[in-house]
Amino acid sequence: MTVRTKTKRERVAAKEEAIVAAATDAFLQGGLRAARMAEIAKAADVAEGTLYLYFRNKEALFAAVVERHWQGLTAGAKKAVGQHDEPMDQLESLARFTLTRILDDWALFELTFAVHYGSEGGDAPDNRRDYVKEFDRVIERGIDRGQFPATVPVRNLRDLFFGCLEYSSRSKLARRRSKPDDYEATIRMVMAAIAGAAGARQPTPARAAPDRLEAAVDRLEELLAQHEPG
Amino acid sequence: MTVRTKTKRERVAAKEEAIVAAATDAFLQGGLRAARMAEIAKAADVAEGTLYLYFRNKEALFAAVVERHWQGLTAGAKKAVGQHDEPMDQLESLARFTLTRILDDWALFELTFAVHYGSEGGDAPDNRRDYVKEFDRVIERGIDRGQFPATVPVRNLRDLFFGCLEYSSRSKLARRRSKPDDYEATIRMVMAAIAGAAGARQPTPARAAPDRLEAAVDRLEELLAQHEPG
DNA sequence: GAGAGAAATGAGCAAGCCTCATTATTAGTG
DNA sequence: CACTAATAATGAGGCTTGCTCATTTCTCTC
Repeated sequence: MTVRTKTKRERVAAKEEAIVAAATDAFLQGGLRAARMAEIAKAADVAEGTLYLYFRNKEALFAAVVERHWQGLTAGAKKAVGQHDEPMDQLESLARFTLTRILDDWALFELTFAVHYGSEGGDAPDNRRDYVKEFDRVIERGIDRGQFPATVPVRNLRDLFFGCLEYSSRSKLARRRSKPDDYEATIRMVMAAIAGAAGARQPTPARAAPDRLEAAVDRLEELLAQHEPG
Repeated sequence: MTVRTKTKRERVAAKEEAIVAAATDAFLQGGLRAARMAEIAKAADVAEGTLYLYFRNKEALFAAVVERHWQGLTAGAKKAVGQHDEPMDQLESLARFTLTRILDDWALFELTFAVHYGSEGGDAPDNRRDYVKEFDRVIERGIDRGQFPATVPVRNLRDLFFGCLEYSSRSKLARRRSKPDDYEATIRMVMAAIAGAAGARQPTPARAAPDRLEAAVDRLEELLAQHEPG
């Protein structure tokens, strides 16, 4: 008997890994449509038929690529949030992470949507579900601490947060001349928007006077904005 | 000579119209991938080869369908904005129109992205450009009137506005149980977020807060003056 | 090493986009 | 109306490509 370096299960997992890796490269160049199963098989060093032992069809393979990508993103988001204690700080960290990562891996991010659009109306697993859950956790913690009033549903704030970040990314990529400091301007705006929408209060214990004044002005401006048109 | 009901040009335009209409139906059921050129040709009552006299390939036909859709949306947005005078009212009207139309025509809206993702990196005409221009106009008018401070770039506010609305639509469709009043809650939140973001001033909080306070008091006095009899 | 079962292979099938040689229609002219 | 040139339309066939399945290769147990 030869020396068994790997169990059968490990070998299968390694092969699957190789296929997904090869597919990722292929899909990154030209998307779902242009990628060729034959080339993926060649790059993964397997026969074309073997692909179909691991994934039902091209779309299933595509979905696996996207899912893997989001698993990595979710891990990064967890880490980014974990670096801070204050909910607003956590949110800002999450915003910065989301924006930079989307911009870095835009090609892969774009593919996320193609899963929806390409699939024949079957089950559409939302890869982002786990990712956005990080946001929910932060908000709920903020509500528990009394920093966010629970007047606005969390899911609406979530839509605001990620919607703005994703759309901003798309815009930034459209005009290629985005400068580094643009990032921070977007982050600040998102935070201000969230604060405006949620009616966020700064943490009460031992905060500097200017911060409290700023929070009060936030509130005042929001009220003004609501009453002004009439 | 027979009675000429239509000029040659008109006939060609009519045929193109028929093709685009048939293609719209086809693409709405299953998207770019599942639609068959043969079926589109049959529905438009032309031969399959004729399609290629009007559009270079399947994707070009697809792009034409999407573009047509956005032309209609832009016209609607213009109208929605035109019904009001106050910038904030115009914005709210635009928000309501955008949200409801996206939700109504989600299938077509979704296709917008497929143009990007499907194309082989060629020119990607952003169909939404004219649409979002309506937003820019409103904001710029608000700045001229002194209702919005010009501290935040218009394009950032635009990203916030449409990003939130589009993402909200996606979310609402994901959970099918969206009630009518959910719409209004989302609209309110978007408006609050815009107000929060547009009013936000940047860099050092210690110096910014008094400035903002002063501006807020200015506006308060203005409002008080307006409510004074006479 | 023998055999059974699992895994992998790749030639070939079927589907579908697109081309192009052929046919039909229109417009212009005497 | 007859004739011609130009334009428009056709649809059978070519070619690419996702996917299947009969066959081969590998792996493990006794």
